[in-house]
Amino acid sequence: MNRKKKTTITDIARKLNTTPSTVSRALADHHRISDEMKKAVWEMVEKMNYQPNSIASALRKGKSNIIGVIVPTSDRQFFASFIRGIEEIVRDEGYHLMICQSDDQYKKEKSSIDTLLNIRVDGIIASVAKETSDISHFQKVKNLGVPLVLYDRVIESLDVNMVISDDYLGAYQGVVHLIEQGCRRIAHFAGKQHIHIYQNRLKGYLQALEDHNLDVDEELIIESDLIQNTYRIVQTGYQMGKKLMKLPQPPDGLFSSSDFAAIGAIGYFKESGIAIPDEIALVGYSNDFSASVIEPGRTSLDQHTIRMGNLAAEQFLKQARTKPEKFLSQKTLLTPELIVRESSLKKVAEKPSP
Amino acid sequence: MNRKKKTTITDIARKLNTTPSTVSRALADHHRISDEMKKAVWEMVEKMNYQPNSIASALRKGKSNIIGVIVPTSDRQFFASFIRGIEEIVRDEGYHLMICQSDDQYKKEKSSIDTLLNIRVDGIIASVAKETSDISHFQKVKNLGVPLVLYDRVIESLDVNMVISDDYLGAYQGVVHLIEQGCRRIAHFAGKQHIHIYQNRLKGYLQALEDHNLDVDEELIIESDLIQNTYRIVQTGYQMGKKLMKLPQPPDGLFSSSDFAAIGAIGYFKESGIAIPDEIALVGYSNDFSASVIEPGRTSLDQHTIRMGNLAAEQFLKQARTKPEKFLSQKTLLTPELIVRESSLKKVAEKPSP
DNA sequence: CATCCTAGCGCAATCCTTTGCATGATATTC
DNA sequence: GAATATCATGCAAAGGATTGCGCTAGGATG
Repeated sequence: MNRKKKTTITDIARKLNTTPSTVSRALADHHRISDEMKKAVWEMVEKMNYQPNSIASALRKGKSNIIGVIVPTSDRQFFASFIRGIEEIVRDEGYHLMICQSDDQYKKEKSSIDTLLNIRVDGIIASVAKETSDISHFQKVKNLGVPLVLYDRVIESLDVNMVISDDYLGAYQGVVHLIEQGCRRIAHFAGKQHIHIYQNRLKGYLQALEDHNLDVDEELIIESDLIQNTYRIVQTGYQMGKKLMKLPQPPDGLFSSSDFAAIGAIGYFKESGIAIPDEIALVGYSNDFSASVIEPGRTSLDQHTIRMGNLAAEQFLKQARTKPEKFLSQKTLLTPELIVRESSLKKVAEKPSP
Repeated sequence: MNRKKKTTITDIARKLNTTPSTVSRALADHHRISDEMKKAVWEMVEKMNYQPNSIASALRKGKSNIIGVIVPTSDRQFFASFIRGIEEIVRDEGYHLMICQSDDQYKKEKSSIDTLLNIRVDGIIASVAKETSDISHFQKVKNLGVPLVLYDRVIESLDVNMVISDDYLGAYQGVVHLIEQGCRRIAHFAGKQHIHIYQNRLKGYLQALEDHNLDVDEELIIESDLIQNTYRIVQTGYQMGKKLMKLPQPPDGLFSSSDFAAIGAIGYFKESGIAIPDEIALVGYSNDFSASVIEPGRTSLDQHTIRMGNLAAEQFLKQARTKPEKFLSQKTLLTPELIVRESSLKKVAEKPSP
């Protein structure tokens, strides 16, 4: 309809018989501008319904007030709350978020970074796609001096800010819990080992066994792709659960690196009349919403994703305020919290030993 | 570290002994530029690692290639796949998404719109916050001539593009299905009635009953806030389920406007030994992921959210390509699909096949 | 041979804000 | 009362890409 020309500070200046510079300074609350002038400007701003053109501002200042966030996929609760965590922190600082999905594809990740760089974002917060092995695009961000924070799936070799969940410790806690519940043959659904988080979870699992003098049985460790369509992971979990229970010596405990694989396994156990947790106790990972509503309630590791977002945002802010030459990268480890539910709570464990 | 100055087209022009205009046109593949020149420019672009400054471009062209998307909250699968649906379409057109969360608060919604307008987005795709009653901010977008597409929770009175799910029909289908399964006293978990989608679902419910000569019992219709923290909705569902079954004449069917409320109710039914679907058959809404993994599998209405995103994006593109004076708003209704699972499939109701 | 056309490119203005420096007017100091 | 400080504002140049218009050289046309 009436695609009006938007009012600019020049328009305002004209009306007030002054110059754009003064208006600009008045709006920025510059100390060298008189209170009357400021008042007059603000009145005119209201009257003419002025909306600052942040594009022009960004061009001049060389800063867009936008933070680029790259998520592998926003389908997971994890990323949704992580983003929320970032927003909580940066909103008051006047930053806004531009969210890109890499869909775990290297190509999309690279092109997202290019786009973000093109619009001159003030920083990038990213989790690395599962496909990615060439990291030159991240290197480029760093070389350009654009603040970069990696989270969750990171590249250890890159000297940048990182905020990650302590997957090793999480896994360790989960497995120790199973051991304390009386499990002696604990299986593990592992993720692809070129991804750090899954590597660390496996390590935590192994360490927990070792610390309790339990043997490691390779048969009980099943590796699969835990980063893909949720429904497929559930199916895979079902199959893996089946495979485990068909073993000559089936396990009595299961630590799954994915909540969704755990769901699949639970599905199989229930279907086959295998009692949870009595015949097999189970711990998942991520504390997905479903953990509390699927029976039996699923013990899982909460990663405090909102807090993770908070921290990532804070690291960004810190770096943005630091001169590049003074900057030191920082790695924050968040401890996951074991949320115990019925899937791992053996009633027998309450009995005093005879 | 080495925060290099980025190369500009002026730099390239200098190297090639030409002018920025020529470089600009060469990059845009302008027909008045010779092929040799284009080639030379592209080579130099590679060599000097030129990255276009989209800020400057946006300022000059008055177009940012960014679409603003406002979601009430990204915690729900709904919005995640909706966003994916938009991206699928606009990615190839060179558009990018800026996602803002209103958290269902009027204030945040209004401020998000202001921000988006400030960065001169090329269009806005939004779902209205549950709190919103004053719609002047949307009116403003429209008056400014910025393409606006409303989805899911829309404002019917506004003459803008809309893409919505046919909630009336969805509810109707769900309830008819319950009737066909033999239910005669069907309860309904309704959402707050000032929100269109819940109003329409209630209407669909009522119409289905009427069309099958079933009486409406006010006691069986419970209204509650279905837009809030997921865990709370589940709890509310539990309580409402309990309330229903304590009735002198409890229902034999339940149509819930929310999948999560349905989960809560299922929780209560299972706990109390009420058989699903035999004593009470149940249909939810949204076909959330959990529908397929919580037992019993939950019959629900799939809203085809990715497709909804596709359509919203297409409507935006169409409007963006149309002159404002030629533009006619369009309302697209998507038919939800009933996904039948065990929660409503009474064994007795063996279907007579043709 | 004069005129017209066209391909290929340059000039300079434009988009709107921001900001270093200059200016003029008071106010303060010695 | 002259010199300096302070205040409030103006001037003009960025910032990088785009674009209408103008210019030139060469070929085509009559």
